[in-house]
Amino acid sequence: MANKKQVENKRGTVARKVKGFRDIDPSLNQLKWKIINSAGQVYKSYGFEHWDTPILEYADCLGKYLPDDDTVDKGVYSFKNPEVEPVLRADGSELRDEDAHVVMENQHLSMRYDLTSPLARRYAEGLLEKYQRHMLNQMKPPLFRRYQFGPVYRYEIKLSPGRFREFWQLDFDNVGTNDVAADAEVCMVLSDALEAIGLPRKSYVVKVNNRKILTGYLKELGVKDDLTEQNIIRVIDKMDKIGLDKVALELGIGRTDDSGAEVKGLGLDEKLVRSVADFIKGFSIQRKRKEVLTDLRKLDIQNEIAQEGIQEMVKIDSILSALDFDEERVIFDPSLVRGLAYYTGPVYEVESLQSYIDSKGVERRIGSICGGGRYDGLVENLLGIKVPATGASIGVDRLAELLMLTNQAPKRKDGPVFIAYFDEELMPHYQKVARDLRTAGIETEVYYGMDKKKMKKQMAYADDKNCPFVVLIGANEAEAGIATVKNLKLGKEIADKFTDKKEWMEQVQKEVLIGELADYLNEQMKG
RNA sequence: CCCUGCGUAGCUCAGUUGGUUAGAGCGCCUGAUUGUGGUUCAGGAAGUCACUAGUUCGAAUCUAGUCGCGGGGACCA
Repeated sequence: MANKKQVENKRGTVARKVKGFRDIDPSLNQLKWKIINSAGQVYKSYGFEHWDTPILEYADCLGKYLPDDDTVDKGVYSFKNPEVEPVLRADGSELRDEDAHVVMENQHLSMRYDLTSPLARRYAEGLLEKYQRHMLNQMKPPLFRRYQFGPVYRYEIKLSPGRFREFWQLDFDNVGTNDVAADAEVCMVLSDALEAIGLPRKSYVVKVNNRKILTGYLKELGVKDDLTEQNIIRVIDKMDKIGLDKVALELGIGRTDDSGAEVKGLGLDEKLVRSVADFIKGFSIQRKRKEVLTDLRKLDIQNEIAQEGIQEMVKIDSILSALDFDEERVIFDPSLVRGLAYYTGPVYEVESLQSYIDSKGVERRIGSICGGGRYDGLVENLLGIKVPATGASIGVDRLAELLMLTNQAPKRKDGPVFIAYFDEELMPHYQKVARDLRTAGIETEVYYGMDKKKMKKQMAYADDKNCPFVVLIGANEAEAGIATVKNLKLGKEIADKFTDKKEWMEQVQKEVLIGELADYLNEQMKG
């Protein structure tokens, strides 16, 4: 038996990326930042301000319960803080043992799994900095509107394409408002942001619903406990994926999936299942918002919560309609529920209506690219008070993928102007030329590779980097105070028209006076 | 975690019912090119056939296990 030590000795270090994480190259970065900048600009125009929060938070502040031992719990990356810190009580004071010593502990830290829970922490902490704790019960919590983007982390057990363990979200939220007008605004912001990013009208649709309607309806049907309600919502959330029939089976007796897997059902009684299925079915065809509202009223749900939900939808519609946000952009879909437990009112989701052909020739859809909703219980376990909040999030990586798959990504950006190296003595001259070009606003690079002697290598490097121009200055040019400028871009375009190399080179090269180089390049790059 | 398929050069893949020395295209490297990317031409490097064990005279090919990857499902704050 090979002992542990022998195996241990064979261990080596290999450059490798952590599974589910990825390196982002310049072209993907270009696309990603275009999304962030365009949407951020829209968020800002509505008055949301840019905040950042740390990637690490105390596990309890994120609202997740402490993991057992040091293992990753429920999809969150958590570990013990190497630093020992005082344990606190709910009122913020230090916990002490019988000897009046402060209890110290290595507390659990988590990597943020979304941007909403750090928002709750920031909001709560902001209030505690400003107000005394006992004031919080008496005051109306202040309004706070922020946008934020950055990476979030989830320990996905099964990785599928487009699903990563590190991915970027782009959120905007209102904390401290119960006004449904803010929810209507969320829909408008989402729509405006997506169009600013470049999605054409009708290529996406913002879907809106109100959790209150379904939960009220379920209460009327006799669903009493929250857990059952939560389960029903979870199953209905699969609607898009598996369809009405299978949803009905999962609500009832369960089903066997095509893959052979057994999916156990909730075991609800048949009558209840039928009522729920009918409810969803009644709204499965997309129509005018006003028609949906009429249908909802026809159901004649007596439950107060449901009534309230419908009233809120009426208000949302009236605002959207007044601003000409019609069904091309925002629709009502009472079967939309969103899986997350914490939503309490209006929920939104943006569905991309575009499809693409995958490598196997199968037509596929990206589906949901944004999500959000109203969550009134968010800071409750941090402050002990309810603060109503509403907001939404764009999945940056999902959207970037959508743009690439549907060929809407911007063309690859040109690289810098490239100054080729000929002669060691001319290095100061190259630097001077490069500096002058940069001053004139031209991105410029001097070659420092280790195979400087080989012009071919230099050209290949410039070509690989998508450089538009190469500036060639040898001893002859330097003496004459000129530079040979080679147009790589043009060279590529007309390459197939020439078989003779000399002729082709004459077309793409030009001698320019050093003093006129910057102007010449700027002129050329304009077109 | 459950079901299922796959693993042959850097990449995409051929490889006959198990049979001697494992192939192609692309890419890469060198040269024609005397200071210059495309095209063309000539040449070159590169694989323990994922790993381990078994069946067999003989295994890339068959069997089992392990690892890795893909597809479907369950879970998902």
